Amino acid sequence: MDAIGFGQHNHAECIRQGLDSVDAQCKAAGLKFTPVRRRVLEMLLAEHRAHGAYEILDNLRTEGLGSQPPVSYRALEFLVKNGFAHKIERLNAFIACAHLAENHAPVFLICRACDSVAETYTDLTRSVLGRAAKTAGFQIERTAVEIEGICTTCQEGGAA
Amino acid sequence: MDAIGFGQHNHAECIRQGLDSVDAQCKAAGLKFTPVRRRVLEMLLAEHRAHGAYEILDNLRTEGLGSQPPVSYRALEFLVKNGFAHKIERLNAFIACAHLAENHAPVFLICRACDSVAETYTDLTRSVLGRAAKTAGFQIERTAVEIEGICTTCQEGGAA
DNA sequence: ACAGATATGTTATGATATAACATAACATAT
DNA sequence: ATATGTTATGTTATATCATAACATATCTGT
Repeated sequence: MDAIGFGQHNHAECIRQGLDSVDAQCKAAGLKFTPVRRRVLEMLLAEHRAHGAYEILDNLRTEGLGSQPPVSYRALEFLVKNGFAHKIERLNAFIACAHLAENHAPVFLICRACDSVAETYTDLTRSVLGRAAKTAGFQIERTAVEIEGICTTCQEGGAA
Repeated sequence: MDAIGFGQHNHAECIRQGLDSVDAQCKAAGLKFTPVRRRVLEMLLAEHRAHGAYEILDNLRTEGLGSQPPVSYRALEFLVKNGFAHKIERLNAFIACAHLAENHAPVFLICRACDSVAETYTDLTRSVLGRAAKTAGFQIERTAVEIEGICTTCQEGGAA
């Protein structure tokens, strides 16, 4: 019933795998995957859409895991910094990384009708972007590529 | 002394041309290029960096052109909607369009050291992005491509 | 047990953005 | 010229997003 990249999948499995993968990566890198951080990632994994920091915070609050904005922002910062989540600048909101373990320049497809967000990626060095930057002598550190429009499902549904 | 795409140029000329071009485009399209809108675009054209809505507002206020947030947000919305300016999502700030008159999918190179922003563009239908979206059946309406890093000048200056 | 580093709790505030409603200016049809 | 609809502006209030600063706790290695 849920959308991943606007397609079907076994979602419980998807959450479990995500958490396991991050667990392992943290262990390997000596990072602390604390309860709050884990729970925030779990919330993000639960749906393929972007979650606002205050929405996350509301959930944490009801669970007794934190009550003030810095709690969610810190957890999100940890997840983003280590590549386990991304910030969607267009929405001021966050989403679990859909390509854990791969080093990538993420590309987001944001559906303005159903709010789902699909993540794909590009190889910067090959792309138009990489070439544009190289031409300008620009040293790339981070990229945000966000495409807004209507997903297949919503086109069919006539939500355009 | 100023940077356009991190290069040199005659800046007064650049502002004048920008205003003239938008003047003409508005006339042609039956849009009202009112004093506030004109002044806001002029501010954006004055430097090749992103300007916050409240920074714009502060200037408008000293000039008696407006005093409340909606004033600057509305002018900026007009400019963005009609392609005369762009919003840099990463910075929650606005910049004059550097490719007026051309229909384009803008790409921004944001220098985190000197805050200058260069605008280049890509042909969506040919790019990796366009192909990725097409594969997913996604109908593109808007794109935000923002690359953050260090510009040539700052690399030379050792600000990396 | 201690010292240093990292994580969490909390208060307060800063920064960005918009809803909602009132008024004014402009276009144009009669 | 005046009525009408439309677009733009003025203004208040508030929503939303984000972080500085400082106190406390926990974890790690010695």
